[in-house]
Amino acid sequence: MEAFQARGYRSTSPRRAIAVAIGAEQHHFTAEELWRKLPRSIGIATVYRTLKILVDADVLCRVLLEDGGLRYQLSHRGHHHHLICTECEVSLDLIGCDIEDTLESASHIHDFEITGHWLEVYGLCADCAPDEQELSGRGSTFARDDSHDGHCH
Amino acid sequence: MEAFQARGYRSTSPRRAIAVAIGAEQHHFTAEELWRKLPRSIGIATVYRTLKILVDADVLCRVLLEDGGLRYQLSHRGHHHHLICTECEVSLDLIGCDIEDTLESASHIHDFEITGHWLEVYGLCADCAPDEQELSGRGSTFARDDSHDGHCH
DNA sequence: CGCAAATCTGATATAAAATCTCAGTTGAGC
DNA sequence: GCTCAACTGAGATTTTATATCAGATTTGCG
Repeated sequence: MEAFQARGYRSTSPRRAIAVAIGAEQHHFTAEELWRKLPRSIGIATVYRTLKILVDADVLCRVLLEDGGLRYQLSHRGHHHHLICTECEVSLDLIGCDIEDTLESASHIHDFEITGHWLEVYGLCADCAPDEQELSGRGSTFARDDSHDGHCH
Repeated sequence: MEAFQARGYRSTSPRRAIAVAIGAEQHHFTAEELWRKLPRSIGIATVYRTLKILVDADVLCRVLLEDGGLRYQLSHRGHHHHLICTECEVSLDLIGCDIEDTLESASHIHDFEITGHWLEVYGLCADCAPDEQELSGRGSTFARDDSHDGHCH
């Protein structure tokens, strides 16, 4: 988790502690949650500063919850989007989605040159959806972002 | 603009003033910008309360700028998305986009039941894009959200 | 019209999230 | 070890939005 040097940043004690703490996170987390798990000698300003660096470095990505809350989680390399369960808040990487192509062609109609976009998808994951057939235990095709134990509160 | 009654809300003087002020807006606007154009007797809390009602009533929609700023603008009825120019901040309704279908099919892979999503697209509108051929004055196919004068700063 | 009850409002306090400031500390290279 | 720029923590500050609550306004109903 020390891709700091590659970008000219120093390897400091607070940054190492933050990197370790992020590695220990199972879910997405807020800056404050992370801060609470760190030695109290580390200031929250440093947490925010470090998170920003890691997002720019594509090590972390931001997740915007439906209520507007901003979370961070380890990024699975490259541009992608999230399926966020509104029940258990688990976040899956959306795969097999060619949003970019769809947007590109639609934007031509408007004579618009796309430079970026922000997409979050909300709903219910298989574990939280009203029981249908997923109890039959068919193999999971999930690309889960975390090691959630499959139980939603 | 008095769809208040239809939802059981009273027709009050502040709400009427806010509705008129919104009608006079050419672009998307922040709650505070709107407040500044209202009689100073109206409190900003009322502006926020009224905007929330109008968003729920689908009269207004929220626009999230790339810098995180939240704006409001008259909604063109029904679910849609915005193409937001990062230069002039003009906002176009995105038409001819079947994002929903794309998302729906992709989500099946993940056994995920979609209940909602949030999408904003950023880029450059025809007026702000590095000049190419749009100066030849070909007819505009824009579905513009406002009466922007076509000049970007 | 005029009353009563519930809604609505404005001022202000408060909350939440993130950034800014700045003096003091630390790390990297020599 | 030394030096200096980068980094840090504490706390103040900003921004944005909501909560509180006493008093004002609306509406429905006679």
